[in-house]
Amino acid sequence: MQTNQSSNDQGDLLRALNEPQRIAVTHVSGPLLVLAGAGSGKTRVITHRIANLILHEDVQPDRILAVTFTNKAAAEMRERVQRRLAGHPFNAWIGTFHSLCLRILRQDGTRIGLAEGFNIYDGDDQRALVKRILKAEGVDRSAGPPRSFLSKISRAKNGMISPAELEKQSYSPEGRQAARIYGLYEQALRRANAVDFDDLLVRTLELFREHEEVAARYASRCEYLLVDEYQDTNRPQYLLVRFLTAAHGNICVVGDEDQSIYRFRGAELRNILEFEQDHPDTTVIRLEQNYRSSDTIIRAASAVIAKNVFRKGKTLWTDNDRGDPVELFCASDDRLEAAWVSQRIQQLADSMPLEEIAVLYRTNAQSRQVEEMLRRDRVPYQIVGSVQFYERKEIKDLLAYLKLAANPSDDIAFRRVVNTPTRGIGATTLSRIDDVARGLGLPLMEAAGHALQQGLLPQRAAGRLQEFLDFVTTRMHVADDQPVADLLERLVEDLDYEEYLEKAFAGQGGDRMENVLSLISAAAEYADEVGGGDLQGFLDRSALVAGADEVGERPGVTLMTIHCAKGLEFPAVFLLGLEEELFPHAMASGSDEDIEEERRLCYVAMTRAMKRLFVSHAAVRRVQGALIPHPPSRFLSEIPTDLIQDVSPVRVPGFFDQTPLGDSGSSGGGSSAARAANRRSTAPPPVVAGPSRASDAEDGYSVGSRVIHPRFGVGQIVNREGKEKHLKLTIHFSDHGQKKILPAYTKLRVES
DNA sequence: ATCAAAGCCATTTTT
DNA sequence: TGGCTTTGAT
Repeated sequence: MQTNQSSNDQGDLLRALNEPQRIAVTHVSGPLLVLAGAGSGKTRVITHRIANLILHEDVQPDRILAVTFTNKAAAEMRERVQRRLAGHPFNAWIGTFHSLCLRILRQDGTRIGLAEGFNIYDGDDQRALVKRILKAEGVDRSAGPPRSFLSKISRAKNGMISPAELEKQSYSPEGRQAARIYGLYEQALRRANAVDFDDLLVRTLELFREHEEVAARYASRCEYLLVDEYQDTNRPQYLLVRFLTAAHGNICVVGDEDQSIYRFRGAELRNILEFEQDHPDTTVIRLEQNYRSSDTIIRAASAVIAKNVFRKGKTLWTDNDRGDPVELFCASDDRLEAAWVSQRIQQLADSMPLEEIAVLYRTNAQSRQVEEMLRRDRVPYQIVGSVQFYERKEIKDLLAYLKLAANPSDDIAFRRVVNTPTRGIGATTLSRIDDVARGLGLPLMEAAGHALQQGLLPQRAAGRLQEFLDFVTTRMHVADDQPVADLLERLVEDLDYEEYLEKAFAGQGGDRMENVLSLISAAAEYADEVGGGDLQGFLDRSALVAGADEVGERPGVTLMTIHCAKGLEFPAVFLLGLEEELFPHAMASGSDEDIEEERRLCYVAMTRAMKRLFVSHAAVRRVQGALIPHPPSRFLSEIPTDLIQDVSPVRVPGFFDQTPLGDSGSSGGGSSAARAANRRSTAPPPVVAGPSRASDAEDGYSVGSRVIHPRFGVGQIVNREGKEKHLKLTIHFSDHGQKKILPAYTKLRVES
């Protein structure tokens, strides 16, 4: 081993850190709470800490478990630690709570009655299941949408309340009904040999509770536990952590109570606020120096969050320059607000690439106006997080075939594909199969076989159904011997799926087909990555992967909700719709806790900005069709006025071109941008594109050039085959050897 | 089986 | 207002 590597010197590892960071990194045993303010170098601390344990404390890498909230964060962490270790073997467990639990359940789930090959139901599947139950139970739609039942179910599950207990606690007929649906839902999941996302956590807890030796085994494997984004953990996650660390107390949690924005999903701020009470000898470290934003932005954001009561309190500060004031635009309506954004972005585009600009908003509905304006002005943009890749119908359809092959008890998958593409198995046939299934307590797949044998179906339908069963059965037999990508390719071919897409989605069949190809590429890439890879593994990954991984990987301005922006940073940020009823949202203004979460959301949004922050509100906004006047958000008035420059056009009856309202620090010229935004017809020539990149050899992937892969890091292209969508590159990575990569799916950056 | 009309509902959603 | 889902008619 190379001992002269600088990374093996602890001094070097610590050099680039400030004092509190250093303490956090070198802390070894016992509970550690790191309160990491926005932009305070949190990830750096975590990765250095892991490296320090391995390099200087002789901890075996496989005794370290690091839990993050997203796959993306996990991948980034792994990569950064690996780089730090410079060749030192590294096989620590890094993943999300859900992936960790899935792994445990795949290993030991049979002990709590999970059959092998269980499937994972996503939100879509859950909804379909609840819908079936409601229908079967004859529950009227007035009882509420499936979603509301699901949220009750999820809340109960996360509180670890069984259907029976929920029933006991319910004093209203509606409550008892919900409890009954919950019970049936659980039953259906078990029959389908499926788990939902909540189950991954809760059933792992069940496993730990009922089988102490299993819990002990995993706990002993995890001598050092590190949890990122601790402020957003829920009750089951909290308990899992306890199970894993109770014996040794080597737990390090990192988080920021001011950035907790998932209370509505069960996150318990309490977990971080009361960590010290839970662990009496906790070392608490505050990371308060911000390296990301200008002084003005930090002051503005700090002033807002200071209004919250439920917090431990941190004082964020920065050495960075004062920077520009926060620019404020008060639009007369939402259209004008969007016009201003587009206009202002075009001005900014002279001095920065569009990729460095983000537009953030509270609700998805707000994106439309902005999109329209950007399209009109030909400003390239990308929307993050609206319809995620794995939620698209074509993707779900194909995966459902594979899921059904992997687990024939999966009735939701069965229903999804039995007549997709249409093969003449209609409602009548289905309900007959359903009758058999209920009568004999069988999964639909088996019930269908039974119905055929018993000759319960008319000839024509029977023929079609037999074909379908044979089709799926064939997949079951070949599933283990074929690479997943081939399996998918055959599937698409045998189904004439492309033809079906064309017919079903007139006009946009091509786009859909592209997604299908991406899925195949994903399967190929998966196989490459894990060296082979079975169907189950691929399905697992597909179930747990999120679409938010795509941020910033396409050209243009990025549009997204504030929730999606968490953890990201942009040189310039637009924060729209700072209006009462919208932000804070009317539906989140019931309690102080609600308002505080909205304020945290505002804080998260503001602290995404590095150099420039733009905020706006509209006096009148179209909400659900009607024009509604909105007063400015209370959050706006919480920003000190001396940090704000108001560039709004003033619209006093009888006057034009008044001096802007906000005086301090603003010059009268500030409103010119706003006025320009008003002159829609004479808008300046459209921005054509971001930084020109297309001028390189066609796609930029020439043999010999260096590229950056999101997972494998820097590599050199050694060969290329195919073209366009099917372009396949052979890339040599120093840490991972040679890989075949399909750029159509993987977002490669060409290193310049 | 397919399409059009009508009805319904509308925060946020790392997994 | 618009988008999605369900319903009803062919």
